[in-house]
Amino acid sequence: MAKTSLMDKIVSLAKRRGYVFQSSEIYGGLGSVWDYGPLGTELKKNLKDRWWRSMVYEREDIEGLDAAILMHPRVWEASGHVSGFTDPLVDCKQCKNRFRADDARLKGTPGTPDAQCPVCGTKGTLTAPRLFNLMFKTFMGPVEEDAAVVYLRPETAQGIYVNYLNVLQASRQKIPFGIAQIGKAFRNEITPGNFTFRTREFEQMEMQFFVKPGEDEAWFEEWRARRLQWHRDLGIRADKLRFHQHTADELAHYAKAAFDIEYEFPFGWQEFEGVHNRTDFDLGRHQEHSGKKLEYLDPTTNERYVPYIIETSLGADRLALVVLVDAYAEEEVEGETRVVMRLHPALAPIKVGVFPLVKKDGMPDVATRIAADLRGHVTIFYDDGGSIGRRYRRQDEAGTPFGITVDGQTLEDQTVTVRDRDTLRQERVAADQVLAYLRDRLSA
RNA sequence: GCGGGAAUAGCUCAGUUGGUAGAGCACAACCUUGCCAAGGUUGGGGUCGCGGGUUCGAGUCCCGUUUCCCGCUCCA
Repeated sequence: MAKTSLMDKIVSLAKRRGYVFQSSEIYGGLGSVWDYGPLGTELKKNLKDRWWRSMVYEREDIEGLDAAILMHPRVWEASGHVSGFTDPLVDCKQCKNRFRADDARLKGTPGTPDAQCPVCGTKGTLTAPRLFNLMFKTFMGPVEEDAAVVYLRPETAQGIYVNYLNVLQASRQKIPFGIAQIGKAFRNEITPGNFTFRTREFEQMEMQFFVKPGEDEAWFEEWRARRLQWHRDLGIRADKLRFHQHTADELAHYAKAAFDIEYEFPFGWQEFEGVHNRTDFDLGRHQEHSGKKLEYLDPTTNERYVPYIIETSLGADRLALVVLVDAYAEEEVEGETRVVMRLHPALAPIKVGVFPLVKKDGMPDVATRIAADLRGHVTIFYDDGGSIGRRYRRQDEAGTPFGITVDGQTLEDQTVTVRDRDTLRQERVAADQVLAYLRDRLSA
């Protein structure tokens, strides 16, 4: 299938089945902002829950945090976002390229006739530098003219850094320890696009791990291995996952080492999680700008130091997109094409479809009763419309891993057919054992 | 933001030199159907992205605008 049309198919399915809708669609849509529908909300929630469980519940050395989106403006001065996110950019009217006004290859003063484009070499075609602030601004206080400018956070990490001593003390943790957070961040991207991959409002799942300087490289290796394994455990195809270790000149200003976990989307290999060794850069900057000591006092050795930070930063929306793209499959079944979302059962928005084989002999009544018993324990969808094959297909497209069918035999021996989405195998299970059967498979 | 393409039903699309909007699928009801969709009958649904202009008349022509897609740049 053509690579371009695969993405179109996924976008179309996402809307049709209620995974993702465009924001404010009835008003023409809002650029690069997306809403999650009933199925998308469940999928994303399942991903976040799974991440949170692996970080906060299954480890004794990581604590949760939910910092506010609005922060003191000076946080963003300390972090470098006020200067670093306000890039003066220059366009060449001739070759249409754009680059930073401080580009080393640029000759002359942009906006004047003597300036020469570093790409096409034409003189006098460069625009004057223009500012692009990637942070969303708003005003705090009732009177706009007098109010202080505050920003919607462009990343969630700073909320963890400025709280790290609070968390450390309140939770009685010792270094090494981590703080996990899930939350929204906002960036006024110059060029958003590729469906929900690059958006202006997005959700991050971040864990910042505080370690003793000198132990940072070992922890970096540890987290990089853990994070890759985590994605593999989600069932994401191994050949679609790869690392990209940053070279020295690729490294961000705050990082000593970094690698990206990338997925091969229909639009190319793209990063969706980053693991960074941020050193003591962030805490050092906050110490400087706030005037408050952010050192750790080791209670056993009485050593003082500013900890190093190993960051794992995952885009929740990007992960949801990875999962959707990775799950999408078209296959031949008995001469017909079926579209099936091979979502990991733990991630599937609907766990089980419940169907009467036909609408007679009391089968709908039995199926309705089974559905009522399951509801509240697992997410279900009851469907009695159309042929049984058609109903299976509808659930295939929604990503539902199991189907329960009440048939003639049910009326005789109280067993139902359980149909497996991936293998298409069918088994008979006692009706009163269905919940236990499902729980067994959903936790696997 | 710059350049190129596009926007008609929930989805995918057709709509001739301007004459008052259609198909397939989907959806709802009923019938049929004993395990992998697309049998039957009936029905609901569109001020053709939005705003303005030309015209007796605009889905169609012109201007503006918004959004999406493909490149440039940035990142989770």
